[in-house]
Amino acid sequence: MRILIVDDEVSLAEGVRRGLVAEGFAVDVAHDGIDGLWLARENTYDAIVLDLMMPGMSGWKVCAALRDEGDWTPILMLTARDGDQDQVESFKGGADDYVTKPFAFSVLVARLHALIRRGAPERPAVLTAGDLSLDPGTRRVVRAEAEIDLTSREFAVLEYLLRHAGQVRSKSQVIGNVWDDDFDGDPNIVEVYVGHLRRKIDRPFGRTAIETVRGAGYRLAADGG
Amino acid sequence: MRILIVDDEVSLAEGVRRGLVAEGFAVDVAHDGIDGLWLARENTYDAIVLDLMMPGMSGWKVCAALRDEGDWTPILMLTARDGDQDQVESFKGGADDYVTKPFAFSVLVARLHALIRRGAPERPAVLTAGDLSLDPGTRRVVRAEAEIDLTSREFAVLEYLLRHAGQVRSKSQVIGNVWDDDFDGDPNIVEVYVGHLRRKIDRPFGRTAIETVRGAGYRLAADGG
DNA sequence: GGCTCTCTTCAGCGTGCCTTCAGCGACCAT
DNA sequence: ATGGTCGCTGAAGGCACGCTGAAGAGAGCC
Repeated sequence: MRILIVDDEVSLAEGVRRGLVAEGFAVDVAHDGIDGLWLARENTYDAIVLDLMMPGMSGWKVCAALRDEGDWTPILMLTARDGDQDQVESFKGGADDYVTKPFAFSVLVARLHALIRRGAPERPAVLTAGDLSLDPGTRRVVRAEAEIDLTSREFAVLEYLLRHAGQVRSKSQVIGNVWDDDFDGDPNIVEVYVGHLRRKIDRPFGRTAIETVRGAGYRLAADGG
Repeated sequence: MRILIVDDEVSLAEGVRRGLVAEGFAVDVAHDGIDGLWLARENTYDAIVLDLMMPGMSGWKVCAALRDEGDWTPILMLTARDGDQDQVESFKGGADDYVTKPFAFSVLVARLHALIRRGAPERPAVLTAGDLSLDPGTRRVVRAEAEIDLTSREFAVLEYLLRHAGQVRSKSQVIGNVWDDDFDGDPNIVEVYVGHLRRKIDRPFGRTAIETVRGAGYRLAADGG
């Protein structure tokens, strides 16, 4: 259960974070809209708690941007204002629920559980690149109609590269998004896993979907190699 | 778009009815829980607006009764009380949203639209996967024409996996959807129950409906293994 | 009280995944 | 050509993860 909190009130965000961690959620925090949007794009969350009023980029804009990009992660809006108009606007903008500050923590948790139970309206899209496809929901990888068996770490690396198909991703970017934040090992681990992936998804099919960009990182060909 | 309103405050119910009709909804009204439950059973609505405090049969009981019968029409709870505890209880009882009186009419409409857009979670009468079938109504599980005896917890776990057949569900997801929200025990409990289920629904039939996806969770094969 | 049944916890065990490491090869600049 | 850097690969140890049997706690029933 992974939650993203985006709120510019640092102390409030921190309080909520602690509470949710105690409830068993894995929680990321951002303190402005830009960071929040970036985190939401880079990672996959079960729900996003979004403050409406923030300097720079408002929660409303973050929500609209995500929906525009086809990201339908459940979003719970949070605001200090109690204006009814805000609520209406939030729902029109694609938010799934709404809580006004101040709120009881138990209410937030209950609503989050309801949102997550309900799940994202739209199934996470199947990621594809040419004849290579990966389905995060069923955790299946298929190339040329053959199902490929991957370990969870291999799957996570491939998923990350597929989400950024055509772009070069450095080893530290891969580690930052696939491994725990506190991973502090040899970046060579990425080379090892790229090797495993190539042996499973490329070599048997005579393809080269994962290209090495020396000195920069790896790129998964958008057409699947 | 068909809506059922259940509220014992006649004038308020009537006001809401007129407003929703003006918004293009088809609206039925009941003034107590008994009638409301009866209407909900007889007809199919896109959403139900339910007052929490009613003489005779409370909204909470109506909601629980419908959910018990497998009716998962989106329910919006309405109450004069502003107690946080009410909200928490409502969500646990299976309500999908909550509005406190007094409320702005535009807020009610916005939340109804959000609820309907989301739609009722699909709850088919009988869940099947290959020759394995589970009926939430009669609480019976059958495989290859043999009836299988499950405890209630085993039943709940199998039901959850069956509702997401083909998809991988993590242990925390299973716990979040099958155990009480305040369950705070060892996630190993899921392993134990999967073990029980395998012994009852798989092993005697030489099948493997429940697959382990190491590091991710479990997946019930859509074809029943 | 004694019995049964279910739920939950716990510890032991085996598998196989993760990670590290060293050696080798490829590529680049001098 | 040659040294240096970067990336690839196979091997191997440790250990995390999942499975299982056993047993205690609690509820319901006789």
